[in-house]
Amino acid sequence: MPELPEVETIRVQLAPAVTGRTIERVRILDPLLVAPERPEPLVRKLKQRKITGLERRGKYLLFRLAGGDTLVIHLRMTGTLTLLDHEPSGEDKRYLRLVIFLDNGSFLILRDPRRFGKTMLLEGDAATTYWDKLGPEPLSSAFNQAALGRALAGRSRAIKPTLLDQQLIAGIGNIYADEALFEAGIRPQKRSGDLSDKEIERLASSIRQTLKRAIKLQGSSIDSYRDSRGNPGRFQETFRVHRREGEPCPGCRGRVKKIKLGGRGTYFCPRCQK
DNA sequence: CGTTAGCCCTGCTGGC
DNA sequence: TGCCAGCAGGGCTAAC
Repeated sequence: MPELPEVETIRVQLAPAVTGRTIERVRILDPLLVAPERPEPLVRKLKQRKITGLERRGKYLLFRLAGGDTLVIHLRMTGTLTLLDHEPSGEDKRYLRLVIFLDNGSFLILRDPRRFGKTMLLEGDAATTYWDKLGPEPLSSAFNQAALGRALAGRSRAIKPTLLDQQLIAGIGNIYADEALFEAGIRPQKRSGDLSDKEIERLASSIRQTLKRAIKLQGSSIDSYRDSRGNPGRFQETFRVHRREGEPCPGCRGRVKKIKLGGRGTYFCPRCQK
Protein backbone atom coordinates (compact mmCIF):
# COMPACT_ATOMS: atom_id res chain seq x y z
CA MET A 1 0.00 0.00 0.00
CA PRO A 2 1.76 3.10 -1.19
CA GLU A 3 2.43 5.54 1.66
CA LEU A 4 4.93 8.38 1.65
CA PRO A 5 8.11 6.26 1.13
CA GLU A 6 6.58 4.27 -1.72
CA VAL A 7 5.21 7.34 -3.51
CA GLU A 8 8.54 9.11 -3.01
CA THR A 9 10.40 6.12 -4.50
CA ILE A 10 8.17 6.23 -7.57
CA ARG A 11 8.60 10.00 -7.84
CA VAL A 12 12.41 9.83 -7.71
CA GLN A 13 12.44 7.11 -10.37
CA LEU A 14 9.94 8.72 -12.71
CA ALA A 15 10.95 12.38 -12.46
CA PRO A 16 13.88 12.23 -14.91
CA ALA A 17 11.87 10.02 -17.29
CA VAL A 18 8.81 12.26 -17.56
CA THR A 19 10.08 15.80 -16.99
CA GLY A 20 10.19 17.67 -20.31
CA ARG A 21 8.11 14.98 -22.04
CA THR A 22 4.81 15.72 -23.74
CA ILE A 23 1.70 13.61 -23.16
CA GLU A 24 0.68 12.56 -26.66
CA ARG A 25 -2.56 11.03 -25.47
CA VAL A 26 -4.21 9.31 -22.56
CA ARG A 27 -6.45 6.28 -22.33
CA ILE A 28 -8.74 5.78 -19.35
CA LEU A 29 -9.97 2.18 -19.17
CA ASP A 30 -11.96 2.49 -15.94
CA PRO A 31 -14.31 5.47 -15.41
CA LEU A 32 -14.15 4.86 -11.63
CA LEU A 33 -10.51 6.05 -11.69
CA VAL A 34 -11.58 9.62 -12.45
CA ALA A 35 -15.06 9.67 -10.85
CA PRO A 36 -16.99 11.86 -10.24
CA GLU A 37 -15.39 13.52 -13.29
CA ARG A 38 -16.03 11.77 -16.62
CA PRO A 39 -13.13 10.33 -18.65
CA GLU A 40 -13.78 12.21 -21.93
CA PRO A 41 -13.11 15.81 -20.77
CA LEU A 42 -10.00 14.66 -18.92
CA VAL A 43 -8.64 12.82 -21.95
CA ARG A 44 -9.26 15.92 -24.07
CA LYS A 45 -7.59 18.31 -21.61
CA LEU A 46 -4.45 16.17 -21.26
CA LYS A 47 -3.75 15.78 -24.97
CA GLN A 48 -0.42 17.34 -26.04
CA ARG A 49 0.36 18.73 -22.60
CA LYS A 50 4.00 19.08 -21.57
CA ILE A 51 5.10 17.76 -18.17
CA THR A 52 7.31 20.32 -16.43
CA GLY A 53 8.00 18.41 -13.21
CA LEU A 54 6.98 15.60 -10.88
CA GLU A 55 6.32 16.35 -7.23
CA ARG A 56 4.80 14.65 -4.20
CA ARG A 57 2.49 15.91 -1.47
CA GLY A 58 1.71 13.35 1.23
CA LYS A 59 0.71 10.22 -0.68
CA TYR A 60 -0.27 12.19 -3.79
CA LEU A 61 1.85 12.22 -6.94
CA LEU A 62 1.70 15.54 -8.82
CA PHE A 63 2.47 15.89 -12.51
CA ARG A 64 3.02 19.61 -13.11
CA LEU A 65 1.87 20.62 -16.59
CA ALA A 66 2.92 23.58 -18.70
CA GLY A 67 0.27 26.27 -18.22
CA GLY A 68 -0.02 25.67 -14.47
CA ASP A 69 -2.41 22.70 -14.20
CA THR A 70 -1.63 19.60 -12.14
CA LEU A 71 -2.42 15.96 -12.93
CA VAL A 72 -2.86 14.20 -9.59
CA ILE A 73 -2.54 10.45 -9.03
CA HIS A 74 -3.31 8.68 -5.75
CA LEU A 75 -2.58 4.93 -5.75
CA ARG A 76 -4.53 4.25 -2.53
CA MET A 77 -4.30 0.55 -1.62
CA THR A 78 -3.23 -1.54 -4.56
CA GLY A 79 -2.37 0.88 -7.36
CA THR A 80 0.94 0.59 -9.23
CA LEU A 81 2.48 3.01 -11.70
CA THR A 82 4.91 1.46 -14.18
CA LEU A 83 7.01 2.94 -16.96
CA LEU A 84 7.16 0.73 -20.07
CA ASP A 85 9.28 1.04 -23.19
CA HIS A 86 6.72 -1.00 -25.12
CA GLU A 87 2.95 -1.13 -25.63
CA PRO A 88 1.18 -2.75 -22.63
CA SER A 89 0.92 -6.50 -23.26
CA GLY A 90 0.21 -9.71 -21.37
CA GLU A 91 0.40 -9.18 -17.61
CA ASP A 92 0.57 -5.38 -18.10
CA LYS A 93 -3.05 -5.46 -19.21
CA ARG A 94 -4.30 -7.12 -16.02
CA TYR A 95 -6.18 -4.56 -13.90
CA LEU A 96 -5.06 -1.84 -16.33
CA ARG A 97 -6.88 1.46 -15.61
CA LEU A 98 -4.84 4.18 -17.30
CA VAL A 99 -2.27 4.51 -20.07
CA ILE A 100 -0.30 7.71 -20.68
CA PHE A 101 1.41 7.75 -24.08
CA LEU A 102 4.60 9.86 -23.95
CA ASP A 103 6.23 11.55 -26.94
CA ASN A 104 9.44 9.50 -26.69
CA GLY A 105 7.55 6.25 -27.26
CA SER A 106 7.36 5.19 -23.62
CA PHE A 107 4.17 4.35 -21.72
CA LEU A 108 3.16 5.13 -18.19
CA ILE A 109 0.56 2.64 -16.97
CA LEU A 110 -1.59 2.51 -13.84
CA ARG A 111 -2.82 -0.91 -12.70
CA ASP A 112 -5.13 -1.35 -9.72
CA PRO A 113 -6.87 -4.62 -8.77
CA ARG A 114 -8.96 -3.10 -5.99
CA ARG A 115 -9.92 0.01 -7.97
CA PHE A 116 -9.45 2.43 -5.06
CA GLY A 117 -6.91 4.60 -6.91
CA LYS A 118 -7.91 8.09 -8.02
CA THR A 119 -6.75 10.44 -10.78
CA MET A 120 -7.80 14.04 -11.29
CA LEU A 121 -6.79 17.23 -13.04
CA LEU A 122 -6.53 20.29 -10.81
CA GLU A 123 -6.73 23.42 -12.94
CA GLY A 124 -4.95 26.64 -12.05
CA ASP A 125 -4.93 27.54 -8.36
CA ALA A 126 -7.37 24.73 -7.52
CA ALA A 127 -4.19 22.79 -6.77
CA THR A 128 -3.01 25.18 -4.07
CA THR A 129 -6.38 25.20 -2.31
CA TYR A 130 -6.48 21.43 -2.42
CA TRP A 131 -3.13 20.96 -0.64
CA ASP A 132 -3.98 23.53 2.02
CA LYS A 133 -6.15 20.85 3.63
CA LEU A 134 -3.17 18.54 4.20
CA GLY A 135 -0.88 18.72 7.22
CA PRO A 136 2.87 19.39 7.01
CA GLU A 137 5.31 17.10 5.20
CA PRO A 138 7.00 15.01 7.91
CA LEU A 139 10.39 15.30 6.18
CA SER A 140 10.22 19.08 5.78
CA SER A 141 11.48 21.68 8.26
CA ALA A 142 7.83 22.55 8.99
CA PHE A 143 7.57 19.28 10.90
CA ASN A 144 9.30 19.15 14.28
CA GLN A 145 8.54 18.53 17.93
CA ALA A 146 6.66 21.83 18.27
CA ALA A 147 4.48 21.16 15.21
CA LEU A 148 3.66 17.63 16.38
CA GLY A 149 2.88 18.94 19.86
CA ARG A 150 0.40 21.45 18.45
CA ALA A 151 -1.26 18.72 16.36
CA LEU A 152 -1.72 16.47 19.40
CA ALA A 153 -2.64 19.03 22.05
CA GLY A 154 -6.07 18.62 23.59
CA ARG A 155 -7.01 15.57 21.51
CA SER A 156 -8.69 12.65 23.17
CA ARG A 157 -8.43 10.08 20.41
CA ALA A 158 -5.68 7.45 20.40
CA ILE A 159 -2.28 8.47 18.99
CA LYS A 160 -2.32 5.83 16.22
CA PRO A 161 -5.45 7.09 14.37
CA THR A 162 -4.20 10.64 14.93
CA LEU A 163 -0.98 9.83 13.04
CA LEU A 164 -3.10 8.55 10.14
CA ASP A 165 -5.03 11.83 9.92
CA GLN A 166 -3.68 13.46 6.76
CA GLN A 167 -4.94 16.87 7.84
CA LEU A 168 -2.52 16.77 10.79
CA ILE A 169 0.53 15.13 9.14
CA ALA A 170 0.68 14.16 5.46
CA GLY A 171 1.89 10.80 4.20
CA ILE A 172 1.87 8.41 7.17
CA GLY A 173 -0.13 5.20 6.64
CA ASN A 174 -0.77 2.09 8.69
CA ILE A 175 2.69 0.53 8.27
CA TYR A 176 4.74 3.57 9.28
CA ALA A 177 2.42 4.55 12.13
CA ASP A 178 2.96 1.13 13.74
CA GLU A 179 6.72 1.20 13.16
CA ALA A 180 7.22 4.80 14.35
CA LEU A 181 5.21 4.19 17.53
CA PHE A 182 7.31 1.12 18.29
CA GLU A 183 10.56 3.04 17.75
CA ALA A 184 9.29 5.78 20.07
CA GLY A 185 8.14 3.26 22.71
CA ILE A 186 4.60 4.61 22.73
CA ARG A 187 1.46 2.50 23.00
CA PRO A 188 -0.87 3.06 20.00
CA GLN A 189 -3.93 3.35 22.28
CA LYS A 190 -2.49 6.22 24.32
CA ARG A 191 -4.58 9.40 24.10
CA SER A 192 -2.90 11.93 21.80
CA GLY A 193 -3.14 14.75 24.31
CA ASP A 194 -1.57 12.65 27.08
CA LEU A 195 1.85 12.33 25.46
CA SER A 196 4.66 13.97 27.44
CA ASP A 197 7.08 16.44 25.84
CA LYS A 198 9.71 13.73 25.92
CA GLU A 199 7.41 11.30 24.11
CA ILE A 200 6.47 13.90 21.51
CA GLU A 201 10.16 14.55 20.88
CA ARG A 202 10.86 10.82 20.48
CA LEU A 203 7.83 10.37 18.21
CA ALA A 204 8.69 13.30 15.91
CA SER A 205 12.19 11.91 15.56
CA SER A 206 11.09 8.28 15.04
CA ILE A 207 8.58 9.33 12.35
CA ARG A 208 11.35 11.06 10.40
CA GLN A 209 13.85 8.24 10.91
CA THR A 210 11.36 5.51 9.98
CA LEU A 211 10.29 7.28 6.79
CA LYS A 212 13.89 8.00 5.79
CA ARG A 213 14.98 4.39 6.34
CA ALA A 214 11.97 3.20 4.32
CA ILE A 215 12.82 5.52 1.42
CA LYS A 216 16.40 4.17 1.45
CA LEU A 217 15.01 0.63 1.10
CA GLN A 218 12.60 1.80 -1.61
CA GLY A 219 9.44 1.28 0.41
CA SER A 220 7.59 -1.78 1.74
CA SER A 221 6.08 -4.58 -0.35
CA ILE A 222 3.63 -6.71 1.60
CA ASP A 223 1.71 -7.94 -1.41
CA SER A 224 0.94 -5.57 -4.25
CA TYR A 225 3.34 -2.63 -4.01
CA ARG A 226 5.95 -2.39 -6.78
CA ASP A 227 8.08 0.58 -7.85
CA SER A 228 7.94 2.11 -11.34
CA ARG A 229 10.27 -0.63 -12.64
CA GLY A 230 8.15 -3.42 -11.23
CA ASN A 231 10.52 -4.19 -8.36
CA PRO A 232 9.42 -4.72 -4.73
CA GLY A 233 10.74 -2.58 -1.86
CA ARG A 234 12.79 -4.10 0.98
CA PHE A 235 11.65 -2.23 4.10
CA GLN A 236 9.24 -5.06 5.00
CA GLU A 237 12.32 -7.18 5.77
CA THR A 238 13.08 -4.81 8.63
CA PHE A 239 9.57 -4.51 10.14
CA ARG A 240 9.82 -4.50 13.96
CA VAL A 241 6.14 -5.12 14.72
CA HIS A 242 3.92 -4.50 11.70
CA ARG A 243 2.39 -7.74 10.40
CA ARG A 244 4.42 -9.71 12.97
CA GLU A 245 1.70 -10.87 15.34
CA GLY A 246 2.93 -13.58 17.73
CA GLU A 247 6.57 -13.15 16.68
CA PRO A 248 9.25 -12.07 19.17
CA CYS A 249 9.61 -8.34 19.80
CA PRO A 250 13.11 -7.22 18.69
CA GLY A 251 13.43 -5.31 21.98
CA CYS A 252 12.32 -7.70 24.73
CA ARG A 253 11.67 -10.99 22.86
CA GLY A 254 8.06 -10.93 24.14
CA ARG A 255 5.23 -11.56 21.69
CA VAL A 256 4.03 -8.87 19.29
CA LYS A 257 0.31 -8.24 19.81
CA LYS A 258 -2.34 -7.34 17.25
CA ILE A 259 -5.43 -5.27 18.02
CA LYS A 260 -7.98 -3.29 16.02
CA LEU A 261 -7.73 0.46 16.48
CA GLY A 262 -9.75 3.01 14.56
CA GLY A 263 -10.78 0.23 12.21
CA ARG A 264 -7.15 -0.60 11.36
CA GLY A 265 -5.03 -3.61 12.20
CA THR A 266 -2.50 -2.39 14.77
CA TYR A 267 0.66 -4.18 15.89
CA PHE A 268 2.69 -3.35 19.00
CA CYS A 269 4.74 -4.72 21.89
CA PRO A 270 2.82 -4.44 25.18
CA ARG A 271 6.07 -4.49 27.18
CA CYS A 272 8.20 -2.01 25.17
CA GLN A 273 5.43 0.45 24.34
CA LYS A 274 3.99 2.33 27.32
C1' DC B 1 -15.68 21.29 16.46
C1' DG B 2 -13.81 16.51 17.47
C1' DT B 3 -14.55 11.86 16.91
C1' DT B 4 -16.29 7.50 15.11
C1' DA B 5 -18.57 4.26 11.99
C1' DG B 6 -19.54 2.82 7.54
C1' DC B 7 -18.70 2.74 2.76
C1' DC B 8 -16.23 1.91 -1.51
C1' DC B 9 -13.70 -2.26 -3.99
C1' DT B 10 -11.95 -7.16 -5.00
C1' DG B 11 -8.13 -10.64 -4.29
C1' DC B 12 -6.67 -13.48 -0.86
C1' DT B 13 -6.76 -16.14 3.54
C1' DG B 14 -8.46 -19.15 6.94
C1' DG B 15 -11.76 -22.03 8.87
C1' DC B 16 -14.81 -25.74 8.27
C1' DT C 1 -10.58 -30.56 -1.69
C1' DG C 2 -13.68 -26.93 -2.18
C1' DC C 3 -16.34 -23.28 -0.63
C1' DC C 4 -17.29 -18.80 1.21
C1' DA C 5 -17.38 -15.36 4.94
C1' DG C 6 -14.45 -12.12 6.37
C1' DC C 7 -10.31 -9.40 6.12
C1' DA C 8 -7.23 -5.79 4.13
C1' DG C 9 -7.40 -0.22 4.45
C1' DG C 10 -7.00 5.49 2.51
C1' DG C 11 -10.00 8.87 2.23
C1' DC C 12 -14.49 10.52 2.19
C1' DT C 13 -19.19 11.32 4.17
C1' DA C 14 -22.72 10.92 7.59
C1' DA C 15 -23.94 10.81 12.16
C1' DC C 16 -23.35 11.71 16.95
